Amino acid sequence: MSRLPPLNALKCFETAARHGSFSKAAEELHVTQSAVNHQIRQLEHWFGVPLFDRQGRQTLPTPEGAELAESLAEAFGIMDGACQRIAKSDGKSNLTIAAIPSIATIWLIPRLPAFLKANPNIGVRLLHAIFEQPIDFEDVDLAITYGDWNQAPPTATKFLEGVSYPVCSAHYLTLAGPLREPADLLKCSLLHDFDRRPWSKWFKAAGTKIDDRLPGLLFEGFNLLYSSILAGQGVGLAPTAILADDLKAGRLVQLFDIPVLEEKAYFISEPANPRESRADDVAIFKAWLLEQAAS
Amino acid sequence: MSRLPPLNALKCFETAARHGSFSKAAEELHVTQSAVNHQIRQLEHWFGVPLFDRQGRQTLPTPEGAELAESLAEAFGIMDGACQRIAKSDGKSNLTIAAIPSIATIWLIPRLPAFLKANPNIGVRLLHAIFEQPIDFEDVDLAITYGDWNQAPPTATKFLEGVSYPVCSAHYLTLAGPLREPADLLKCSLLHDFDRRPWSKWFKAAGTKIDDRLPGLLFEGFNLLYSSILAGQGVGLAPTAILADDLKAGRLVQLFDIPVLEEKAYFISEPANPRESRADDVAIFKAWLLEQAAS
DNA sequence: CATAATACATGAATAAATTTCATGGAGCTG
DNA sequence: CAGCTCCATGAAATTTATTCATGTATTATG
Repeated sequence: MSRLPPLNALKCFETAARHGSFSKAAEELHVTQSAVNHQIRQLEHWFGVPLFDRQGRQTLPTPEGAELAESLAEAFGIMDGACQRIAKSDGKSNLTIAAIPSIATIWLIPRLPAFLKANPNIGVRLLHAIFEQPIDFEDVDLAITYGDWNQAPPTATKFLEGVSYPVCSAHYLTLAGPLREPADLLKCSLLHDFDRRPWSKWFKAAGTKIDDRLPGLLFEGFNLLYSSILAGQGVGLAPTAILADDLKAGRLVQLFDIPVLEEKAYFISEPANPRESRADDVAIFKAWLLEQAAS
Repeated sequence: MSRLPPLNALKCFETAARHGSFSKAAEELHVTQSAVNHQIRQLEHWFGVPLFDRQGRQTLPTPEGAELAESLAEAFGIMDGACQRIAKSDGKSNLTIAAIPSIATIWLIPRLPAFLKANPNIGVRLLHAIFEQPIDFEDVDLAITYGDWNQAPPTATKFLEGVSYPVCSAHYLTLAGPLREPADLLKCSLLHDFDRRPWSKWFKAAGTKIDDRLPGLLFEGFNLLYSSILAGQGVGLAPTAILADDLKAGRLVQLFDIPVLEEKAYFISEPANPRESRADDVAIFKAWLLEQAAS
């Protein structure tokens, strides 16, 4: 096979010819107009033949350019098809998202149908990330975890605040009577996630003296705590960010404006070596996540 | 169109898959094996799928790799065809060589048929370069000129020596009788090219006292001088390098081993901005010229 | 008809990708 | 097992691509 011109220049040219505009091509290729211009110039010089007619505002391919563009479109089409097939042939075609159970159940799953509807070409496979256990990024395109934001890797993207407040169901509040000051909570059923220290911290922050050991149910995992709160079994400490829907709907009520666990956050992690063939989909999903979190 | 992998990596891969060998691909692409390796690695990482099975000495495409390679071969084939057509569509498809008349007639034209036979895909168009007149490189891929080598541009390639010796036809030598020493030449018909100074210089170099003005025929151009020498009309000063065939065949005879015009040379010049679509052909032709000159 | 507005052109500076270099390791083969 | 031939790899060097900061030309527009 004989010598080919620089392939990137050909790609630039094909795009520009398709749009009949360097600027549009630049946009499609996510580069500046200047870059496209340089590439096409290089190509014209390579051939020694002008490929575009520049007549003022109009920029149309010359006959040679048009012919070349046509063939290139075909060639790149074949390439693209083949690459798509390979990228999807490994059975991992879907975006694989690892999320800790809490956010997966409470926040992500309810929102996911909207994403799938808006992006019908992207499939999503959802895995559970076990809390504080390293994620096998071999098979994961993006992970959503919870932890101390100060200790998160610099590549992580903060996503939702982890700051927690006392929360209970609206129904429980009517039963437990008015809760005017923090100390009133000592009369309530306290619900704990894994350990009792957050509640201790909270009472300390609230300036309420407490006994050494706080009473109340201890759950193994936030989802169980959440179910318990929802069921009206008591007051739990929970990140209000992921409960926005419940709070807005009035199912849950936040008690007092005294925060705890301010340093915690939900954040997005990405593999050190992402599969670049998924890069676009990952970027779309990530943008969607952040947008959802912001609204 | 969705995101494509790096195109150069695809080209590398296609070549490697076709050869079933990284080293062979490297050779075809005129790069090192290392470069091919890096590119293919990059591509495998991009897809997240291995494209080659490395089993010791064997390096064969995986099924995915084979499928991809097939499509890529087709795509690159289309590209290549299209680029060839464009490169040749400008009516300047032939290599355009500008040569000064002397070397064109005496040296190049006799050798050209062999080149064309050995390289049937390359057409050659031969132009005359006028002596000491700038060449219009817009339309010339390679020029062969004669001049002072010390003043040649640094990009020029020396090709044949321009050093000249007294030369006459074998027949003339028998007529003019034995020519034992330089002074004997003064009795001969001296033949000049453009001006009489070279002969003056020669006699000076030979240590022979001469009158102010030398007699003899003055030709406008080396080809005329050459014809005259061949016809046995006298002794001329000529670069023996381009007369190698005549000297070997015995038609011409070199007299004395006293050189003149040592600083002159025939050399190859190339355009500052070559048409890269011709680069391969130009390189082949240039290599052939140098090889012919050396033999 | 001046004035934005839009699109391509260009040179220098910067950033990124590719290639080489210099090795290492693994599998044949005589 | 020594010598070949391949592929693998990290760091350095080189080449290529891109941006930035402008410039020029043409087209709309009040």
